[in-house]
Amino acid sequence: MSIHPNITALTALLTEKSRATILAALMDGKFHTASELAYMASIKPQTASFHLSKLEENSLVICEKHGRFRYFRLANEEVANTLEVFMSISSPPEIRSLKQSSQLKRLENARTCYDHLAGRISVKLTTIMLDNGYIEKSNKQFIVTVKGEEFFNNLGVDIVGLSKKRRSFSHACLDWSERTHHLGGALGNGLFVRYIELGWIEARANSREIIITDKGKIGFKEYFGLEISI
Amino acid sequence: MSIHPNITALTALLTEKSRATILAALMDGKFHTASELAYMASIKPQTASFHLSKLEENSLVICEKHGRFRYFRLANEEVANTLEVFMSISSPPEIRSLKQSSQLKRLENARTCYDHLAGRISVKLTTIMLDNGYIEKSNKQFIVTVKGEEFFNNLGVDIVGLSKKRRSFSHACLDWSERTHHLGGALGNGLFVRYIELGWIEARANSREIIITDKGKIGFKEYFGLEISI
DNA sequence: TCCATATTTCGATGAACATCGTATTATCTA
DNA sequence: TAGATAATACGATGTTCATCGAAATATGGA
Repeated sequence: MSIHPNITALTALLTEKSRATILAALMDGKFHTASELAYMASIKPQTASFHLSKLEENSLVICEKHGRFRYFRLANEEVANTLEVFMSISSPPEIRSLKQSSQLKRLENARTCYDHLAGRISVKLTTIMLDNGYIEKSNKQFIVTVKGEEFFNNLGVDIVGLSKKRRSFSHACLDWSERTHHLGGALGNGLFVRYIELGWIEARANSREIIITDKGKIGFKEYFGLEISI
Repeated sequence: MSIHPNITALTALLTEKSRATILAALMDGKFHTASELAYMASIKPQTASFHLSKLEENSLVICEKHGRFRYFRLANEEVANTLEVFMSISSPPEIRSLKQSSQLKRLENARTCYDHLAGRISVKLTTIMLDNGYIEKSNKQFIVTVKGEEFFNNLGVDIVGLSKKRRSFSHACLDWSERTHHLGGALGNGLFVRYIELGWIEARANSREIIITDKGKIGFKEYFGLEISI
């Protein structure tokens, strides 16, 4: 058993500082233009273009052309998950400032993972949904039970609509700060979008950090029975 | 959240083909001489020496000197676990030959992870031990219950002796083919050694593959209630 | 003491590759 | 149609780094 060529190809791409910065920027799951990414990585547009074409060749990102602009995004959830692994493999903390430390704590608590919720709260919510019998774990997927259908509809999440999407409906996504699974896939995204609609959570502009609003504290308590202390 | 410098340092080390080969060779948890590793990686001793000193600097391997020889080993279980991640991140299968395919299956079924058992059988055994109340999961550790103490003693594993070792007693080790935890640490190793003593499993010379003997099939059935089909 | 073996040190070489300047293509706007 | 902006293409440059030859160091055995 050796390290798979595909993986070394991936790590080679990741090891380069500029590319790592670009990929980290794309971890929000949104589209970004080439220039924007060049600016973020502090390199000239040509260089960014060079890197982006490499990333595209290796199916790490996809590109959509709109007029003069090229919008880049992570290719899929699988890529985001893999990057999440690399970003969070446990390593000596090496916290410099208090600010950094508290930001890390907030990220561990609640953050986005591609297009759904991750971190402690996401793992807790997933556990609650399992315990209450709304979902069941089957291999690497979660299955929505009859009881669950009622719960999600009550919450305002359109299960039927979501299940029609081509992407995996509700796969178990490994959470790297918590080292267990949380809910990903279309259902994970559906819930995430709904939490925002309900004003339970708020996303920060240039960060993967998620803030739980006062409204959210009440909502999560009412619907999930989850007490949020901080 | 960006990719941690420590991680890029690690991936940089891993990306290089010769070093990856050396590390893969060391995944058996045993000591190997510098020349031996040079030969395995098809490079001259000087080059291997160069790589090994880099790996040592980065605390991935440790070195013990005996006479003219320098014996290298992975620094610790943590390193082995991290490597295990890289080796098994799911990637397009790309199986070339039947031989390769069946070897992969055997590895998924039973292999060593550093110095304990991993793969499907290890996960199954861990689940059984949990279900029977021999161990309990607490965070990233497994705790041996009173019932468990009796079970392990009955099996011939010296719990008291093992718990005196300085290494972590029984941590939950992420299994990358199964995507769940199995039992690692001193207890994981203790069981592994005991299975070999009992003749239940056999390790192959230059592979991480583990073979379950006929004696083992009977033993695992008797003590764990585990049916091994193949 | 002398030679063989294991390993490291040093220096040279060559290949891989990120970066950017210049130029080109594509698209939008006035 | 002309100028501005977004992005890519190409070529030159410089740096990093794996590799190996040559030589040095350390140890074991005869």
